[in-house]
Amino acid sequence: MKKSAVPVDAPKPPKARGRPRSFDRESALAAAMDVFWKKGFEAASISDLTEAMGINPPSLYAAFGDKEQLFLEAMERYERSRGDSCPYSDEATARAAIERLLTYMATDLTGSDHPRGCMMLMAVATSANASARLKKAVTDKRVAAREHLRARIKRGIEEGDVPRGADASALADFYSTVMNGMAMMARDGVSRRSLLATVEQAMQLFPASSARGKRREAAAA
Amino acid sequence: MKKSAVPVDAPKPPKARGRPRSFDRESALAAAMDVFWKKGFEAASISDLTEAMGINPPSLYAAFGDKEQLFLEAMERYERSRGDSCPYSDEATARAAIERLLTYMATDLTGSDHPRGCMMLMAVATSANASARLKKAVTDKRVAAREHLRARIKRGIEEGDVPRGADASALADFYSTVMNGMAMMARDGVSRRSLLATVEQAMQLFPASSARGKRREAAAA
DNA sequence: CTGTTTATTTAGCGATCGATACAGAAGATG
DNA sequence: CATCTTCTGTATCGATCGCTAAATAAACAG
Repeated sequence: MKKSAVPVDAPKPPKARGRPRSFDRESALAAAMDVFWKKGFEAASISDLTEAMGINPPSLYAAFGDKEQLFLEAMERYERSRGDSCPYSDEATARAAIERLLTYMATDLTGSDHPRGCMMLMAVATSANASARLKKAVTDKRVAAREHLRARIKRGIEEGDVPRGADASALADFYSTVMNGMAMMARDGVSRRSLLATVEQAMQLFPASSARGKRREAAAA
Repeated sequence: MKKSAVPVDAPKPPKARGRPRSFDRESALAAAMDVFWKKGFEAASISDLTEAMGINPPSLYAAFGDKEQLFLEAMERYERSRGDSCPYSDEATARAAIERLLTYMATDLTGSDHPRGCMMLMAVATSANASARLKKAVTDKRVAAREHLRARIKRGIEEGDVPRGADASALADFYSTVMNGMAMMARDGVSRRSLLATVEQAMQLFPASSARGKRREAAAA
């Protein structure tokens, strides 16, 4: 049931008809992502975007559809790059995974090679007048992140590195809250060191796996 | 060096010349606050505001100056109402004060008689294109709130209800982070119960005042 | 070469933004 | 009453918003 009798299905046959694009789509998307990251969705104007991307409006619309689709692509790229940079589910225990995730966020949120804070969090506040589709996409991403956290903790309970009595949902909510709060603090200009101190405090709350005496060994530090 | 020889300086001589204002300034400001609360600064248009306030643009500009000054007044009103509703510094101990503050926020952020989330937090994200003056005003308010928290904890250390070894700044940062995060969670639609559960978890981290054995009595709950 | 296809530039569309000019209305003052 | 002062409604202003029509440019196929 192939489309043709002749085996012309090359693995990469981009025949490239018409005038080729004069800009790199990926780097243009990266530039757009930075603008959305810094300003949010609505406050980022087409002029802001085209200037940062180095192209003119018609090229933007031809390559990305419209502002909303461009934002959705930028959001996907943002999430993917964050997830790739921090494969926290690879950690052996739920506690290690969460600590790694929080530590990564504390450093990334205060990184100097990109805007401060979290792009998704900016998007929540700056999509009040956006379409329902976009708002739903943003909310879904955030809910999925919380659910992913919860699933990792639940896995820890099943695998035995988290006490059986632990409340995976409540813990996921708590650490999600801390991560959201850290993103706001970073936006306010709070230092990386302060964020890391907050991570350390938050991790003291993670239920100890072994005997009761082990809990909070860092209390005297 | 009084301005006149005759003692006409009455305590309240609002002689009210000209046509009186046909709307109540306070309730109009309250309506504007709700719009800013829901949409943020930039996404709230003058039409949004005038419609909610029940007035026309010239009345808005005559009574409040411009959009930015109106927002600043709305922000003052917001902070004042929140502070009046929760005089957390009245509590005897720093721990009780913080627990009261967090509990109040968990309920208020999910209140049904106003928009979800925190107006100040919306403002941070939606003032990217606003004037430097407005951005500074918002940041100053948020920094002041953290400093107020820190001062209360420090007072607790001095008064003996918080252990001498406690780090007031780190604790203030942590609970500020939790509050910011709760505001985002509320915006996402998380339930009041979940927020209160987060508060309960966060309070377990507060340093115990008395002997070492007292810490985390709620661990078995 | 002549066509076809796609991307680019220029220029500007209708809508909305924040903010105002203007004239009339509603009060106090005389 | 007339006059002054301030507010209100109408009807915009110039600027910017997201977006696009039209002409031109750069690649292909024949």
